[in-house]
Amino acid sequence: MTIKDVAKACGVSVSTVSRVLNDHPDVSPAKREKVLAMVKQMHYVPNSSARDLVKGPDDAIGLVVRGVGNPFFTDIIRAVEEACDKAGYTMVMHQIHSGEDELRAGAQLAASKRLQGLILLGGCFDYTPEDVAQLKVPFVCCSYTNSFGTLRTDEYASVSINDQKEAYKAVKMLAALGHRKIAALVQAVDDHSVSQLRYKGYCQALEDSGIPLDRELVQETVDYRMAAGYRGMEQLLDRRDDFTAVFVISDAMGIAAMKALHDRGKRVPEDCSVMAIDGIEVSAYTVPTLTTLIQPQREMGEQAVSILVDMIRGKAGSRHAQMDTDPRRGGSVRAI
Amino acid sequence: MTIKDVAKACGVSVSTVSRVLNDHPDVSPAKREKVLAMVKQMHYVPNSSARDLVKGPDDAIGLVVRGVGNPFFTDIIRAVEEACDKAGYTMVMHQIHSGEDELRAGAQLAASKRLQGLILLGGCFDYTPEDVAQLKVPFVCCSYTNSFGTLRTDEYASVSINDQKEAYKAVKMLAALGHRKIAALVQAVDDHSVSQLRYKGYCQALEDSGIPLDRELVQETVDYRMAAGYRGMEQLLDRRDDFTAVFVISDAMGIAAMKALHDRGKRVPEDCSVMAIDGIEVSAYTVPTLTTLIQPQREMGEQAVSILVDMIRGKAGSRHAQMDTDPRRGGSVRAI
DNA sequence: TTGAAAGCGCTAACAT
DNA sequence: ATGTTAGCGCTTTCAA
Repeated sequence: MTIKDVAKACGVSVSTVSRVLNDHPDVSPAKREKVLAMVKQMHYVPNSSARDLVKGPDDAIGLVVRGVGNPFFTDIIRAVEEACDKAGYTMVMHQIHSGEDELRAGAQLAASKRLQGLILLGGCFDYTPEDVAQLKVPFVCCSYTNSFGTLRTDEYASVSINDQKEAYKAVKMLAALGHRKIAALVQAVDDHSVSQLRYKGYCQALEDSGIPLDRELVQETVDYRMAAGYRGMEQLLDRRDDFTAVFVISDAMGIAAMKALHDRGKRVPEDCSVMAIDGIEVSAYTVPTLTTLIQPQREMGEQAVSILVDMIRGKAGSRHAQMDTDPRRGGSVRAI
Repeated sequence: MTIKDVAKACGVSVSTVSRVLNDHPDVSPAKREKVLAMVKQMHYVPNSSARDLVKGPDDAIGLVVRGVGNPFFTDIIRAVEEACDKAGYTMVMHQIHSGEDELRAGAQLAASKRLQGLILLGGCFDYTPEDVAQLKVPFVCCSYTNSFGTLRTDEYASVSINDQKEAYKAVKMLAALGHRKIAALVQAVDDHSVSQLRYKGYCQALEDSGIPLDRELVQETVDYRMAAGYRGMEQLLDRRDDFTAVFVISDAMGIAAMKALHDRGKRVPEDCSVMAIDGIEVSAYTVPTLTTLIQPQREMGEQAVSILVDMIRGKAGSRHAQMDTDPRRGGSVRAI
């Protein structure tokens, strides 16, 4: 069914129907009523392809997410959607998988749907100018920065925490509580991603605390899932059990680490403290509550939209919003 | 940039470019090469609106989800996407909010994007034939059935567990372990949704076990989130503390309930057993592990796609796949 | 093998 | 206030 059918059924022209549908003035109340009634009765819904085609560049922002299931993204996605709505934009979400190149995916999406801008969630940290050249629209990296790439800061925008600094804070906190044997559960020490940055913060905190780095206390995991965190903790315990605290690079893995410790007969925090970063909802409901540095997830989503919209409207150039974490004093860490 | 620009740059006609782009035969290798090269060089991406417009009904399936953040949906969404891919369809995901009418949203989506079919995740249980009439495409209810509506079974398709029966099993299990004072944490006893069904199973299990229903042991929550589960458990404990077990209608609320019990000085399972239904990833990592009935989430997603594709291709009519749960013997339940 | 041209359903500029 | 009509970018006949 098309707009023509509706027009015919109402005995008016297509433009009249179109006007009614688009809330244009200059339609007599009588016809407006009639059209509206007929639209409802016929269950007519405009073809969005045709509409988009003619409207040209419209008010859509793309959100490219690596893994919608990631609990850390949940609130960010919600916030982005709400902020887009409020700013008068439509959010188009596109999910990609671990292996996919988010820039290519974003470029495709942006070009194919004539998006005004892009928000990237869970992307890489090592873009080059050539990589971003394919993107013809403004974009914002959400929850990460280009720490390992060669982009000038004015060549992209971002919203994130300072991963290295926050990890440093977390580990320093453990050291301040008297811990000297502090293990680390990371995804990889050289993945050019959040894990590497947080690992660097860990190393530096140790150094500044006069604690020599003990590579055997650093455990890498196969991926970022809970199962991997659990397995990683087991491997760590197989190797050593003289550490009094473990710094975990994410809440999800932190929860799994607590479980592994428990299953191995170690009490948290009596035998081993667990300190994480992220602050997802469920880690507030574990026993004990996970001690962590909470990223302001909602605010990050809002900021990302705000920055992007400013860029789209030409109101401002790219910005980098650096957020602070909010420490959650859970029960998984104790003084020694 | 349009197909015209590419054609001009290559010195060929738009139809030639179109042919190359769509893998049509009848293009000389030389021109094909040239076009392909130019497309890459210019970063040309076809406008999907225009393409969809002319291609008409294409191979897209819509997934309408109430709350992508719901951890119970994570694996289902992943499975649906993968199954769609494998079957040669594109999945278009659309998120709706608590208040929204998923049928209207689905109808809009289907009509506007000319979808071939629809999968509804987290919908209502009380559709009428008029409600579904607006849907002009086949659809599958995933993780729920039309238990409170007036649809004939052949008027819709579904993939779900038997909520009432499974709840019955869960509560019976508690009774078999010697529990007589079994509380229930539900969302609402009359919400025409999963909560009501599971509550019914709870009631019936009590009855069959010769345990009188004690309305004061039934606690409703404001929503399905963890915070609500925590608060609900607190309210229950404020009122009574003579129950030895609690049946919780979802894993998420079960986790929160365990936390609330712990914070009130009750040990799980020594002082109170906690039994849930759903089986989300994180509840395997709580301490103690949540005892629950696991829904086969991945399989449910796959089944939904399989049923829908059969309907789309006219291979089969609507079906109802009833799945079984897989009990997880966690540590949150003990014999009395 | 190639190009010209007719739409797909819609909006908006232009007439009336 | 209403209708006519020219595209939006693409695919696909239909001719050549």
